[in-house]
Amino acid sequence: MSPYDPSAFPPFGVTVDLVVLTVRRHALCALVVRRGEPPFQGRWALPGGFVRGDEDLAAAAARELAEETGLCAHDPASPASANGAHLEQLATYGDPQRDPRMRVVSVAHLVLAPDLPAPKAGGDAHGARWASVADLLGQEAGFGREGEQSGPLAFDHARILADGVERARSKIEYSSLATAFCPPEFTVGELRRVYEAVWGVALDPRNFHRKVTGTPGFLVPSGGTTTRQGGRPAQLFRAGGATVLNPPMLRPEV
Amino acid sequence: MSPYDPSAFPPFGVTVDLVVLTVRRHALCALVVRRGEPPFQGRWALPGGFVRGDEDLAAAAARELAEETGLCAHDPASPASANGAHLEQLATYGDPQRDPRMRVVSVAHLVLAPDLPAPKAGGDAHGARWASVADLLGQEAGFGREGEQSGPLAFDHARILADGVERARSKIEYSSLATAFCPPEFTVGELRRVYEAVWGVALDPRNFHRKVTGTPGFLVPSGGTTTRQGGRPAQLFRAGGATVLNPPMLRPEV
DNA sequence: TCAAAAGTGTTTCACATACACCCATGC
DNA sequence: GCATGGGTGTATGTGAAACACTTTTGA
Repeated sequence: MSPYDPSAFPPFGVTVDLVVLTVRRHALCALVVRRGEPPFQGRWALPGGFVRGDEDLAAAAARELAEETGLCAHDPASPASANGAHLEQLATYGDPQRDPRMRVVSVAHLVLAPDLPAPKAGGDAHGARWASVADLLGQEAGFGREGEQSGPLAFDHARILADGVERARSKIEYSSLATAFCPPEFTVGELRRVYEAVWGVALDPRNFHRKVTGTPGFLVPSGGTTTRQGGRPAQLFRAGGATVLNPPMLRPEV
Repeated sequence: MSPYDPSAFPPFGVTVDLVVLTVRRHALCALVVRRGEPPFQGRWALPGGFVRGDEDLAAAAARELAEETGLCAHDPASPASANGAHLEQLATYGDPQRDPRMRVVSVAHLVLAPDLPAPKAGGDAHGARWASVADLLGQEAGFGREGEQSGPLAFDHARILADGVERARSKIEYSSLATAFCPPEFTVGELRRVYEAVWGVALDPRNFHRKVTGTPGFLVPSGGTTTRQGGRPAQLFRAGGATVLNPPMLRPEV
């Protein structure tokens, strides 16, 4: 048999799942939707859906993202669009048992977005919310967390989320992707709090400031300043053209 | 419509394609097979084939690898096996037009293997060979290359190969993966020539030696020495347990 | 004796860390 | 004034780059 005999393939469903990350109130959060039907009815899951027959994988991910959040994906391959979030392919999950009903291969994508008002529960989702990644992954042996209890994510979505978080944690080391978590204009302190939330560490504000302002192309001053609640007004910046950071930001030892 | 309604999905074929890299005669080489039938009949392509209905993606990749080369994959997730090459998922390619006959989504995998005798042309392949990556990607405005002319790779395999090469180039910076290109016992010089071939640069032998022998867990001496054609005998090493290199090997500026 | 490759020592410079210190605002 | 966060200066340590130098073999 030829490796590409088109008549001899088993039937596969192909979906995209989205790991949409943002930083809210000093915590790394992911977008989850409530499943309205079995299997895993009532459980939280990553947003996603089937790839259409004439649709590229990245296009399917961008469409699902728009349906869930109204965000326009800012695919590095295609030109930028307004209010663009960063979107990239993450990995593909194809365990034969991952969906109890049929064989489904899911191409997971990673989206990094600035803090958004509230997820609109339109589209397929019966409910959507931002949930703390620490809660979702149970890395926190609950010392009296308020907030909704999540329960484990549906399907293999905990694994997918963990992979997406790890990708985000490592990519902000050597790229300027952390700015994707910020609004168009932001201060050095806001950017530092992004790093602190994603990595879960505290960084020295002085050294961080020198580092990011000294890396050419990372940040460009936008001219304005912000008035803040107590404290000296901070300079506002926009993301510069640089995409790769050399030398990288160093994540402190664990 | 539910995002997981199992009856509403369009038909997809799912394949795995393999970027199998090795270092031969100081050059980074990839395994390619000759296509025996249309489309792209007679052209070179990456080895690959359909995923079976009950098969995990990594298992399908390992099976194709064994069929083409006799190598046993050494999946980090599963226990090691003899003569193990490194295997990891690379990326997934799903452009609706990438296969002219039907909708095929290909989950590409990356394999790093030590220098092997010669590819066995068994399995599906009508012919198989190691080809220089520089030739395959046409990064070399041919100054009288002998050797077989390749022509462009079939499908979008040039893109997949380029992505795999870039992955390998960056991963050997911060991991001990370069040892996957070496036989079980090797010298520091051999390891250095791996880095030089993959990166296409020259490295200082003195600093390289200090760096790799000084990184704990990267190399462990196996006791023996090699006699070489002219030159002082070199100490033999095996790969140590470390998988991540800290601090990383630094790739010289381009 | 010479070529070739292995391995060591030393200098210099870039950069990360730590922390003292000043600046500009609200209360 | 004082708390709060923004921003600068400076010492110290680690490690990469460059390169002189020694070691050990084959021819």
